[in-house]
Amino acid sequence: MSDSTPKFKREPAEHRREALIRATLSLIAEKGVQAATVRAIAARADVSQGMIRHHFSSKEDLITAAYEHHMDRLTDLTSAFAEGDCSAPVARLAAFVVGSLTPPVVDAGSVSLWAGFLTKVHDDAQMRESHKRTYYNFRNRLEALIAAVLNEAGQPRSAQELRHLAIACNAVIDGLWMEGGVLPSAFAPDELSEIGIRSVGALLGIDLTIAGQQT
Amino acid sequence: MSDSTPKFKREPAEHRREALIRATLSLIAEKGVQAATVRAIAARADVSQGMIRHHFSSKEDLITAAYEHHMDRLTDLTSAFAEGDCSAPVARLAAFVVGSLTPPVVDAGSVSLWAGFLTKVHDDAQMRESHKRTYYNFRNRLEALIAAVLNEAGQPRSAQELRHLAIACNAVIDGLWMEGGVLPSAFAPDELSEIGIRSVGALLGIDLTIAGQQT
DNA sequence: TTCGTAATCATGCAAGTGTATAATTAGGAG
DNA sequence: CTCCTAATTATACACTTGCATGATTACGAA
Repeated sequence: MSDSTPKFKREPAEHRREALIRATLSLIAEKGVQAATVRAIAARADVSQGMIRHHFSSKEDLITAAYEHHMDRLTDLTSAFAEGDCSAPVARLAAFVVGSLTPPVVDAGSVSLWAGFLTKVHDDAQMRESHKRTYYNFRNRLEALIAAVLNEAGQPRSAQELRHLAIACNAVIDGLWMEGGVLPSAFAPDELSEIGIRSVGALLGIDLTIAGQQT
Repeated sequence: MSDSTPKFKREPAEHRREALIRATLSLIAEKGVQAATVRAIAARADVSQGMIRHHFSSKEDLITAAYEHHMDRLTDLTSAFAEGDCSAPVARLAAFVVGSLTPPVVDAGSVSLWAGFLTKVHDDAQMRESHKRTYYNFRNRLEALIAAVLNEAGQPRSAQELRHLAIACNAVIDGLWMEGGVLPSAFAPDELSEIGIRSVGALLGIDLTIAGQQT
């Protein structure tokens, strides 16, 4: 009586890791970090709970991996906006800003997810390192776009001034992104991206509104 | 043998509530949200764990109360800066910004605490209401300061433009505050407040650097 | 086909969680 | 001084947590 239906299937390690990460992210986005227990994650990934410890050194490790995956996806998503628009630097920067401030990047689940991770950054060194990496990754892309815009406008700045501008623009975008995700009802559609375009323009002393409207 | 030393002391309810809230906040600030267990809170407040359920309807209730207390303290703290400086509107706005971007407002524990609550805003209606209240409270104060500055400069704006400026300035401040709390090592001392002053100034089209330096 | 092994599962455990309950006791009212 | 009551404590309970262990089982190699 050789049973015909296998009780489970062997999958490549990478598939399993991805499935577990996806399950973790969807769980956190829906019900918050505290709902991401080993049992819940395993259940959602349709796998036994032992798989977590088998593919990750600990549950914390899985959480960290999920965080990196999420943040990388967000920055990739916004960068895609800027790169699809291959024209003028001004248009690319504008697209970057608009991309950061419209769905699917602006999303209640995303913000809640991000906030949940943020609490761990405080006491977990590995998580702090991860946050630092993704933060600089985003900010450096932004700084490159800013530098291109200012150079084109014939207004090059010193390294320190560029750094400050990048920090400031990043802060506006972050702040708008966050509030838009947490209190979507507090803002009209496109209001956030409009404010974002105007604000970044004001910070740089360059008008981005024309470039931003075509999105 | 009537024992001379009482085994506990009866305190007014309000004292106990405050003590529990203080214990909760210090605990979260030090070790993160997950460390704020009933037992840990009670131990830090030097009472038995039953006190939590006796003075609050649940642990969640205590956490919510602690959140409101914390956020109100933050806005009060920054407002105090602006009001201590009774001179020109520009100086008051500058003081407000600087106050928001220096310790003790900028603090790892504060941000971690705030982030922990943000996750609950997603699915808890009571918490969402609380967040909305504190957000508008802060933003409206900021908007009033902005309006005063622009009026004095002879550049009054429409209500909608004021609203947009307030949202934008609030976003920069929030973004800088957050990153400063999470990654204090990423910024030089006073760098955040300097960027804040310059950024808000750029957004309004008014120079605040002179007014900001005196803090 | 057979077999070895690594992937997967089922189960159990010790520690920690929030909450409920009943026994104490401080401190004011009579 | 004597009760009475509400504040406070001590203890226990039901449940969840992450992790460990050993038994299964799929599936490629020989």
